[in-house]
Amino acid sequence: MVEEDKKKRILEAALKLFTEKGIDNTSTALISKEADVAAGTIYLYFENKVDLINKLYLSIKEESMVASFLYLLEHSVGYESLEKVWLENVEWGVNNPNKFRFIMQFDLSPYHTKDTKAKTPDFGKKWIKLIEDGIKNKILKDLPPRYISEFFSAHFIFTVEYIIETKTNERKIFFDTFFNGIKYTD
Amino acid sequence: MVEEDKKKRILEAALKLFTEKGIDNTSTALISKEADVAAGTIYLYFENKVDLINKLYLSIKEESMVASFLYLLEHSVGYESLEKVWLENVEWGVNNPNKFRFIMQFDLSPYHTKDTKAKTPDFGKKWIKLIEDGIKNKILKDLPPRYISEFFSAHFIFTVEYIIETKTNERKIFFDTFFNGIKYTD
Amino acid sequence: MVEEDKKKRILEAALKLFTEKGIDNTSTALISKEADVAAGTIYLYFENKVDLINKLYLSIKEESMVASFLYLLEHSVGYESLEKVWLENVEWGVNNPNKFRFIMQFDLSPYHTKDTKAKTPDFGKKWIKLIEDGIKNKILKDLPPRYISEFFSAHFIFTVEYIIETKTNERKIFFDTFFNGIKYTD
Amino acid sequence: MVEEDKKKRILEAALKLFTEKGIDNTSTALISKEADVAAGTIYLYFENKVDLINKLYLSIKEESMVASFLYLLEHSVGYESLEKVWLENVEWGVNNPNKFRFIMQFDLSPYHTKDTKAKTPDFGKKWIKLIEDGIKNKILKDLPPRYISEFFSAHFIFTVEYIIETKTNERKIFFDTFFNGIKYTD
DNA sequence: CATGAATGAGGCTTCATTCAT
DNA sequence: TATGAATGAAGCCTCATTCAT
Repeated sequence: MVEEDKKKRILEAALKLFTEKGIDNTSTALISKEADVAAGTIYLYFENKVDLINKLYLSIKEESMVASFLYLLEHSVGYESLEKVWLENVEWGVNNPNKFRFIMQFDLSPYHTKDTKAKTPDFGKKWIKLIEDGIKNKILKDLPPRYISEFFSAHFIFTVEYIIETKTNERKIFFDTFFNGIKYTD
Repeated sequence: MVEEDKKKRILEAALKLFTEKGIDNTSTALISKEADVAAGTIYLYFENKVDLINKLYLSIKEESMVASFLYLLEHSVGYESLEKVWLENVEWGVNNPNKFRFIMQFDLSPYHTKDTKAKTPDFGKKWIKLIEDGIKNKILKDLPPRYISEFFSAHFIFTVEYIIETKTNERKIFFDTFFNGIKYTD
Repeated sequence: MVEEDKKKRILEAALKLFTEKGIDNTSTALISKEADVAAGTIYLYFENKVDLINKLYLSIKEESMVASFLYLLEHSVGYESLEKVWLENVEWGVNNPNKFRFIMQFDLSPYHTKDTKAKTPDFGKKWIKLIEDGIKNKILKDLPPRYISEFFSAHFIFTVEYIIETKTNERKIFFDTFFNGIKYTD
Repeated sequence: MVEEDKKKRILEAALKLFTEKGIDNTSTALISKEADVAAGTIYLYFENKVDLINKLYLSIKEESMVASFLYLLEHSVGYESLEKVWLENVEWGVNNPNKFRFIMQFDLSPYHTKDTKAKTPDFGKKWIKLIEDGIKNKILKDLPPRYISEFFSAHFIFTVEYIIETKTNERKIFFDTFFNGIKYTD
């Protein structure tokens, strides 16, 4: 209880500082201060700074993906199912701006190596398969499935950032700007 | 071995390393080695590392923006004009992947300060105005202009990255996935 | 190897090297070697090199001034009181040649800023007042008080240096060469 | 003519900057700028920075000493002759504050090595001899001749500094504070 | 003689990591 | 487990000096 508490505090401190100042501008000393823990304590729970960064990333990544995607994987791609997943993810991002932004920062950083990617739950292939089915079933336009998949991510990310900054309550109209671009038309 | 040659080599070395390893993981010593120049030579052309980063950014930013945007500012928003600008920018990004990626990295980094922003040509307000006109003229859907502006950027960035990685020759169909999402419909 | 031990060793090493080689010709690396401490350890106890220099100065300055001057400030200027203060200060200087010489070096250096001066106990005005009284009371010759004050310092400093180098045991006759120059005469 | 001009300008620039900023805070680059000369030009006239410092010192030292002391060496020590030498030296110092202060700075610095001392015109022994004669002839008090010699210097230096700062026109009364301290008395 | 771009050793400082307590 | 003083490699930068022109 006490022990796990410290690990948690370290991760929270790191998350806060990483989003505020950037990963490379955050020293382990600062993290330990923010977590109210001794400098050496970090190394009881993490092998080194990179390990801390990675573990933080993986834990957040998992939290952000699992719930909503599991749903999708059990259904087929359609307006309703896609929208549901998109909405849930957006809601999570808007409610967890630090986590969301850290993920973004990490994904674009040199810390995002093959090693990290390998450890991330990979719904990729299943996801691509669903999109392919959507195309066959004339739900989605005949575009490269990978393009649709990445467009989904890009649009989702930018929308979350937009909502965080503008504090707007709109949601569905934003989803439509995405879906109208990829939906099947004669 | 001619004068400006060294400055150019330093900028090129920095660009290469920044995109490969990240700005903060690239030491000035490494840059000087890659540029085949002495450590101190960097400081003949730049005040310090941050100045080098900024000058690199500003030179690339200018190169990337001016040409195509100037065109847009002299026209109104429509399928053709938007597509033209989008295509030109995408082409530039695809042909200059390191420059493109460095700009992305920089824009999200702590190096992107008010100071740097002030020095970048800012078409923001004009751009928003054009979008507003597009909405009034029933070219574009009635969405927040800022949303459309940022969607344009996000879609553009992701598409460039997608094309670089997949080496596809497709272009217009990707633009359409964006335009279909924001075009006016009854 | 005990805590404050290292700080003390750093200060002692710095004092030794500063007087031997000059402040600017003494690198922090050399100080750490002389103190048998790692390079980074200096920064555990001091913010930077200037802070180390200042703290060294202030600690020595305090040690050198307070005791004897406090006595003077509680008495009036006369042969006996002046001599007592002069003798005590000379004795301190002769017994602490490195400290003495460091103070001299510092006082003439660019490190002696308003900031440092502000932190030094300043008996200046009181001291001038005492001299003015001495003149009124026909103890001292009618010379500018500031001249007397600075003559006192200059003579004192040179005498200490002289005694250190010649190892003479004389004291009072040296004080007299000063006092005879400024004492009241009809 | 042109060439010697540059050497002179370098020495003048160095003198100015050394007194303003201290020897160690003055880079050769700055000297060359102040002298309006290329960086490399300094090395046509001086072997290195230390050589420049030494040559500057020796030239000023000579200028300051020779004239007046030659007079003294041809006379015997007495109130008039001492006063004359003292006054002339003081006048030189007051009129050449930069030169005067540079000499002071140098004398206390690590640049003042045995080597430099050896190259300075040395009137020391003659000077001591004169003082010894003065003592024998009951002009001066029976103090160590070296003490008198150094007291003369110390008092002279401090007086020049005092006059420069206070801009006073007084002179003789200051000399008397020195002479009264060392003159013969029953 | 004169130039000034170029060099690279060396100075100050930070910070991830270790280890005795 | 937990601490935090200590370490020292490595980063950024300055500057005395050189050398091709």
